[in-house]
Amino acid sequence: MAFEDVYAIVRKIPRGRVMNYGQIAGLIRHPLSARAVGWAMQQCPKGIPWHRVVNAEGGISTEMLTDPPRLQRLLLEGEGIRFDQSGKLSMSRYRWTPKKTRKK
DNA sequence: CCATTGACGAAGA
DNA sequence: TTCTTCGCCAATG
Repeated sequence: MAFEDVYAIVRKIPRGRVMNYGQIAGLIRHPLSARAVGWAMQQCPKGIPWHRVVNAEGGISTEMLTDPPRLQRLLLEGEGIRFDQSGKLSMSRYRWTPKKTRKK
């Protein structure tokens, strides 16, 4: 699996919307490698809206891992996304699905 | 080459 | 509903 495919998808996520790791994995034909997608994001190059990728429960996985802690959440809130008391967002409401430009 | 770990997730207890 | 276990992919020790 090529990380490039992961980045290509993440780049298409519109502002104010999010996607989870497993969903991305499925789009690139690797439905069982959500963890690998996570690794790809860790290597994520500049210019990619990495903050729009959250886990399946709508929670932030990089909570204490980013430079300023909770950076991802701040960025998302900056795009109009709201979090509940448990620090999660509503996936049913913000999850986005790209148009499948099936190329191959 | 084998064991562990990790920005994950579904299933079982 | 909360916690634990297992599977899967890539990277590291």
